[in-house]
Amino acid sequence: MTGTIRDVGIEDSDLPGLPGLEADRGLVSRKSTAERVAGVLRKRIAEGFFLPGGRLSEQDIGNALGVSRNTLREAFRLLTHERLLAHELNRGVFVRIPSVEDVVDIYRVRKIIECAAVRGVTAKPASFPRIKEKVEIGDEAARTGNWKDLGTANVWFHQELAALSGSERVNELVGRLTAELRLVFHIMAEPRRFHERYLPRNHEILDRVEAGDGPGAEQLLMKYLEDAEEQLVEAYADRAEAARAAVAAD
Amino acid sequence: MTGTIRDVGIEDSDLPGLPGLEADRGLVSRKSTAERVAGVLRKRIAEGFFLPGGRLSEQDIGNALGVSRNTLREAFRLLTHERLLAHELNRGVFVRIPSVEDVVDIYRVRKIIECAAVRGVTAKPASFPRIKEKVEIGDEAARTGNWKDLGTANVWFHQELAALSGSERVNELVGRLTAELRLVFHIMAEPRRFHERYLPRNHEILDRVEAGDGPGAEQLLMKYLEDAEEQLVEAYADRAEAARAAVAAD
DNA sequence: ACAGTAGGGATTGTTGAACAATTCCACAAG
DNA sequence: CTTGTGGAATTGTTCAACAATCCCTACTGT
Repeated sequence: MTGTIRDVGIEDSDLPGLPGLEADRGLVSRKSTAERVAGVLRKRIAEGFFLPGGRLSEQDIGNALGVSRNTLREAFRLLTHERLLAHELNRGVFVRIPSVEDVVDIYRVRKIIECAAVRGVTAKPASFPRIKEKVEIGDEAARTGNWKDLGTANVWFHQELAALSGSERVNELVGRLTAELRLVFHIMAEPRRFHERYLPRNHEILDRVEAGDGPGAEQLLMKYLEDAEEQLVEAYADRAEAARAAVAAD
Repeated sequence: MTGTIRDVGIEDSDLPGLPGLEADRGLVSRKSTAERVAGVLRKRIAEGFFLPGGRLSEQDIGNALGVSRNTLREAFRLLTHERLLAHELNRGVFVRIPSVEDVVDIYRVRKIIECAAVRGVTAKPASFPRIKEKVEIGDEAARTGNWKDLGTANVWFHQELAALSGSERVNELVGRLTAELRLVFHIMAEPRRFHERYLPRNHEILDRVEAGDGPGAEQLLMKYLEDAEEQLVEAYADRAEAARAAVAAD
């Protein structure tokens, strides 16, 4: 049921004497086959095994995973609802190709959500190890030239920023937005140059946050997102059409 | 699909001679049975035909609607994903009973989303007929004592405020949040007193918005939401438990 | 009286097959 | 080059069957 990649902490139960026990709830509540299948497909899509525009055949995938068509279709519904797949009646499901308008809208929401999250940081200096960790992972990835990890670290960094809002629904939302963005990056050729130049800004934002300067961090983050969006839209504009054309000519 | 970002009146398609025809694409795309079933159930849940905590039997509803269990299960997945239903493995699906934490989280997100939307109103006076319409519908409903309509008008008012952000995803999100809130109101006994007292504030917010004073409107709206949340949480705290107990004793 | 437990019926989970509806593609006809 | 026109492939949907699980009842033993 959790579309989000990371869970955000342990909440105490209202029953005393069982501290942190419900953290194991995930182990107890088994998942239905459809949800597990959806999990597998979600991961495959995220890592680019299924490329945007590609069709997911019920027969093939059903056979490959050893589940029936009905069960598989339930999984498809889940992912369609998350905007990872596009369902066309009587034609099947396809890995979604986000339009440029989608990219613009995604960033519109990110600006609202992430900026609100960092703005809420109180005026007292504090340490945020989870965020710091993500920044450092990004640094390390850049130093070793591991561009794939750099991209994911950057995604995690922003998810942690959004998590400052302390809202389960916000976490889920940004999880979906970033999953959708991954589709965009799979269509673009070179994620390397894109993420690389934003590394110093991650540090700046982290500094502001740890200094307790919420509004200052917000200002930096807004500029960050505006720049990233502009750059991304420009590079993506014709790529999306090209991807669609490539599918049509397939 | 091929449109540009600007919403200029008439944009040229790549094929000349078909101006604005792709606007009818929505009419062409039929919906699958599962989606139509989900629509029916969604409406029934919203209007309280299926009460929170109630179980939705595959057999009964499948027979009543004349669809197979498989198709019905697809519809259930959709609604579960929207947090309207809760799916318990091997036990079936139930109309969700939002917890108090859910209410708090819903308002947390509403504050972020709606406030950001009105804050973005430019400093130039303008008229917003769609919002004004919803306010007036609320007035009329209160005058004629139609409390049910008053509640829905109030919901629409806030949806229109959120729509100021111009984001498809924000609209969808707010739609889901308000659908979830409807569950809350179904558990509470008296929606009348709750909505009634907020009518004057709707006018104040509308005035600020039409005056082009985004930040002013934001301030009012924030206070509005904080008050509503506090009042709702207080009244709801034990109601939710009572509802759960009632289901258990059923 | 009461905790534990062993059935048994009902409901969900999942599968496989079947058929209708629709799309897709190649090919022929104009 | 466009316009039918087949047939193959795929999806949409239903149905029947069985396994797994839950829920309730009645029985047991203390």
